[in-house]
Amino acid sequence: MPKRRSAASADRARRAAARASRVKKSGSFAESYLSYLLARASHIVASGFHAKLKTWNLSVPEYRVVFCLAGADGLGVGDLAAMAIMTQPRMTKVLDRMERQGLVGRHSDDGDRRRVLIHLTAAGRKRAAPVLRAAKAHEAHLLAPFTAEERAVIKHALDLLINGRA
Amino acid sequence: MPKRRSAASADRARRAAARASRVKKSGSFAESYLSYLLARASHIVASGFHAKLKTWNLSVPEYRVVFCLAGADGLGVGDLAAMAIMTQPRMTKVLDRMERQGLVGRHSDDGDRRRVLIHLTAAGRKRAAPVLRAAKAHEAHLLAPFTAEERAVIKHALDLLINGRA
DNA sequence: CGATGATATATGAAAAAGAATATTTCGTCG
DNA sequence: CGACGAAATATTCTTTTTCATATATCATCG
Repeated sequence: MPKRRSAASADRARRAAARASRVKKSGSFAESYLSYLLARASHIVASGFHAKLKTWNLSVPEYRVVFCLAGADGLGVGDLAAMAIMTQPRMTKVLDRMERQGLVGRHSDDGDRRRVLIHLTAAGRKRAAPVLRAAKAHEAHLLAPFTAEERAVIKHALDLLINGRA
Repeated sequence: MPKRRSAASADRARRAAARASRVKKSGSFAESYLSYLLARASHIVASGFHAKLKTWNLSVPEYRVVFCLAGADGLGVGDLAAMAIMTQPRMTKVLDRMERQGLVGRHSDDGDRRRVLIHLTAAGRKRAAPVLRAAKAHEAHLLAPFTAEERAVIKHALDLLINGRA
């Protein structure tokens, strides 16, 4: 086996390739499944940004809350849970933690006193601002490699999956 | 307000619509983000099947393991974790539970004794068989409403997102 | 009005996941 | 050969999540 200057990094690459190959072997099987491809795509697209969230001391569920409230402040707990794709009890507890941090506030809905409306506090909006900017930048970064046509294909595909062909 | 026979179910529908509307209000915001759309699509596509998993007494991570091993038996723990989109320590614990249930076995890799190769036991394969058939059926069910062209669009979009435009 | 069933949120105990790190084996280089 | 850094898996401690259910309010109907 020839020794090269960068034997170590070459080896690292070889090992990564070996893992990719082992994973790939089943690729033809798993990758034919829509659920799997979507999970993989979702993970790839989100993981980069999720990694950056710790910079702002936000957990992923906390980010989701902030993200949802940024577009629709004053949602109820259940609505927020549905929008953030989590269960209601989990959302209640995420909100407990965020309330302790002073990021969100709870309001009783006057029209229906069972409902609890959630809003970002001033501190919450302040913490959210840079994160939301980063999210926008991440979005741009993700789409950068694609042509307008490709972007349209992607959006159309997701629209089909989410809203059906209606 | 007119009273009808199905006032109750009409009301239920009205409430669901109200929630959808509250959620929708922010739609124009959140739904412009690729990460969000992918997460939503992934959830929609997977949740139906995930709900059925309890029929077979399998958790979602257990299903993922079974699914991956079905296509590539004898993967290492790390490879399996990467393929199943979870961290290695989590995979180790999922495998602990599955080993206790007799679904999988651990083998030392003779070539590299750090690695632990995972394979389905006979019992595991038996438990897996109907689940994998159901997964296949679910896949067909998901794709049924779409034309061949639409399916191609979806696959192409996901391929772009996962493998880039290489 | 008052009972009854439904809906919205919260709670509590048990299970699972996360983060950091330990342990074992490898590969390389002196 | 032997030390040293890297890689694969396991473990430990803490936090989060899940599952089932409790509580409070609402809507309907007798």
